[in-house]
Amino acid sequence: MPERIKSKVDDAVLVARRRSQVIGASIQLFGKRGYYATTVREIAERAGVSTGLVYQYFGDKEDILFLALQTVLDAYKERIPRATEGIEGPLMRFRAAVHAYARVIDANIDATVLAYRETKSVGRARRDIIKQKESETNALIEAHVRDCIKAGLFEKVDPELITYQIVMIAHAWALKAWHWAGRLTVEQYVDRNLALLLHPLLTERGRRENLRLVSASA
Amino acid sequence: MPERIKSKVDDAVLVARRRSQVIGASIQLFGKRGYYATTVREIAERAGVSTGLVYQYFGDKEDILFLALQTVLDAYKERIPRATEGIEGPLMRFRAAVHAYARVIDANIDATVLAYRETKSVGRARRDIIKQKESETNALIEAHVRDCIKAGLFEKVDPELITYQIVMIAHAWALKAWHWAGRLTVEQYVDRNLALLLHPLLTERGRRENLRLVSASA
Amino acid sequence: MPERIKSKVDDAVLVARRRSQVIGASIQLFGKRGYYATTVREIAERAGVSTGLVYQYFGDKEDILFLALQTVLDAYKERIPRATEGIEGPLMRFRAAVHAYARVIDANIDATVLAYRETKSVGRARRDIIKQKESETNALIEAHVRDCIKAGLFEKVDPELITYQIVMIAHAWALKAWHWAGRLTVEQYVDRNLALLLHPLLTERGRRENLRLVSASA
Amino acid sequence: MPERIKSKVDDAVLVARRRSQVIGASIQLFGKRGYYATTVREIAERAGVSTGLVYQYFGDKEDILFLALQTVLDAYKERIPRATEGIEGPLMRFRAAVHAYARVIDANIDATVLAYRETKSVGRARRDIIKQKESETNALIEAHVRDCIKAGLFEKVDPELITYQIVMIAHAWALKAWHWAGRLTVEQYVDRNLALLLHPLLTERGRRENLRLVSASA
DNA sequence: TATGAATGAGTCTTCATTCAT
DNA sequence: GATGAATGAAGACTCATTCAT
Repeated sequence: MPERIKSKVDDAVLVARRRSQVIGASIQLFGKRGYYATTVREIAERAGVSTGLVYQYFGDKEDILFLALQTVLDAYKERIPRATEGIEGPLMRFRAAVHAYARVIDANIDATVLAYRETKSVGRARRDIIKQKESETNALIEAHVRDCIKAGLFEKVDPELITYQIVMIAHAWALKAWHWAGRLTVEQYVDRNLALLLHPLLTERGRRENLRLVSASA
Repeated sequence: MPERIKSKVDDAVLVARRRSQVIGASIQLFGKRGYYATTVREIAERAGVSTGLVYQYFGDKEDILFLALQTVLDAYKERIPRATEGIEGPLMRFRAAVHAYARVIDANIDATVLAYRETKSVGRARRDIIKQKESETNALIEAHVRDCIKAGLFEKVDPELITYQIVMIAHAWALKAWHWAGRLTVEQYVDRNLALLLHPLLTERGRRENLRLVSASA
Repeated sequence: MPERIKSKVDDAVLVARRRSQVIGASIQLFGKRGYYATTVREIAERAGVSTGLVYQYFGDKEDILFLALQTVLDAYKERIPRATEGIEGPLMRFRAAVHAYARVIDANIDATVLAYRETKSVGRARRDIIKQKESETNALIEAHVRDCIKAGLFEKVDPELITYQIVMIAHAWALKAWHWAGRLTVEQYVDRNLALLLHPLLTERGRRENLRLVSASA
Repeated sequence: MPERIKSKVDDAVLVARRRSQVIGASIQLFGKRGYYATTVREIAERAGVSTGLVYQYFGDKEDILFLALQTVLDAYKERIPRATEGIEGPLMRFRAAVHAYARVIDANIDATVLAYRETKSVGRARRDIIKQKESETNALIEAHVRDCIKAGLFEKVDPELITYQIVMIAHAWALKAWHWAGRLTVEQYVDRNLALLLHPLLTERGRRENLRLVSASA
């Protein structure tokens, strides 16, 4: 139950606009410098508002972080389903979801790093909400894994463990981007890792299907 | 070239003792609360010394973090080789190294999380030193991957990518330990992941060898 | 080029008011206790503002000292010309300038002592700016000396040396005021010193002119 | 009555040696950086002793300053009489005393500046002792002025005022040395100022005597 | 509603002083 | 007597938060 952040302003449209303004600025700054090294003044400046205004829409600095983290995770939850819409076949949908996930992360490296670094900076209760949101994103991937198993394309492995590996692979891209920078694109990175990952997972039917997809896309 | 931290005390033995005292306390606190949320006073208190003493052995607070991060990474670099000493066969040594790595991480979850969260909190030059140290640890694993390839046990895959996956799997244990807590032990976690990971890597000879090792240890 | 002190507030009027408030307090305290023995908290208290406010208008404590010293010297530079306005005759103007100078110093003994004691407490570059300002004040006196020489009232002596003696005499009043306290007023002190000083300087015409002025004022 | 500084060591010879060691270092450092900007550690280092030792011979940091100031003033009191020993004639002795005074100051510019800047840094009671010592030094000069008056070489002027001017002239050399640096030597500076100063003071007999002395030394 | 000046609690850091060896 | 490591009180400075306009 995403606990409500108190605002001193009533107009819901205005609240939404102002908050997204401030959160947008904060994601950039928190991601780049970290939560503590970023001042509310800086956030306000980048958002193009006054310091005082921030406190009309957020209770305190932690509220900003909390909503920023939620915003980041919500973006994942929203974009992955969109990427698989209208795609035929469970394996193809699985591949599309993973690629979408990695692409979202690549487009929001600051935000992803932020989620990693600063989740601990919010209080216990809120941290649990964040973790909950994270699990929901994972569930989006996990559903595709389960579908592939049901369709007899994947062996009967633990879907959670597989999902977990995928998530880690994607996050690793953000966390250690400096490591691969210039050597690999996201798509290449995902493809190679997917190849390794799928190898033991695919059933005979899955293997044929996968081959068809990969060669078709090549 | 690990840049030297200035100490106002000369006695090398004392410096080593005091620093490790303070660093020990700081790893716990930085790991649990983060760098900024931890005060020097708290570090001193937990280390059982006065605030002033800290500044006899460290130039400033960032020095503590820098040395703490180095200490964490040095621990990895030292314990992995020790775990593979006297072990026969490249595949066995590879498995031992991975398990050792995961075990060290499991024993120092705070420290690992610290390395993830706070590397950005040190200045650019020092951050590079830290990253360098990290690469050196990775190289320890990578060497075993190469040995397995040379021995014809692994297919001719990119050793760096494999190493990278192993590192991420191990780190994931620390970063998302709360996810698995109570459901899996480290050893189980590593074994399962290793099984998935090795599947596409092993040559026919490697597969037989691996089977022998796994059934022997069971 | 009087290097600008950064303020976090833009409103120029407010900046001027707040700064003069703080500088006024600082001149008193720095003059009485010295720069290091005065805390920023004390300055804020005496200025009737919060500690934090001080840092909205000054970069650091040294900035306060620097502006305080400049304020003191600017006061001299401004009041001496005002004291000689509308006065006839170079000798009369010279005497008026010296008296004005001494009176300003007498009215700001704390500030003068401050300038003596604490000029060394600001960094090299700023110290040079202060010295420059000091020279400008001296130049105001020196101009009158030159005028008297040109008018044939003073012998052709080194104007700089004479100015220097006057400055020293005036400063001596501030530095060693305790020595004369109760025995001499500033005016008496200046008159006596001027009598001694002028004796060898005056030409025959100057001597007659001086006599006329002194007896007129008596 | 020069209040005694407590020492934890009894051996008088040792106390004298250690104290002069520390005071020597402190005069240099206090003179260059000021009292507050100099740490006890630095003094000890320059004196070639340990920090702890300082507190065996001085009660606290202010004691060091107090003794340092006394040492400076004692040096004046001791060297001026020595410079006039065996010199014939009151005017010659007067001139010798003034030159000696200026030379001592020139040789100890740091110390003189120290006396000016930091006298306020000692407590009230001790400040009075310092001022007393200063007056005693002045008295040495004043005696020569009185002798010259008695001998009919000086007009019957206020000896205190004259002495005061001399003292200021000499101190000005130290305080504003940067102003004259490279343009005048001490001796030139004193001679010129003395010429101006003596002009109104000398009686007819004094004038002849002075001429004789100046031309003889030329 | 929006502003941004003002506040003051809390942090890092220094350094005089002590004291066990 | 001498040392220098250890202490902790105190100061400069920052920044989240408030509030009058």
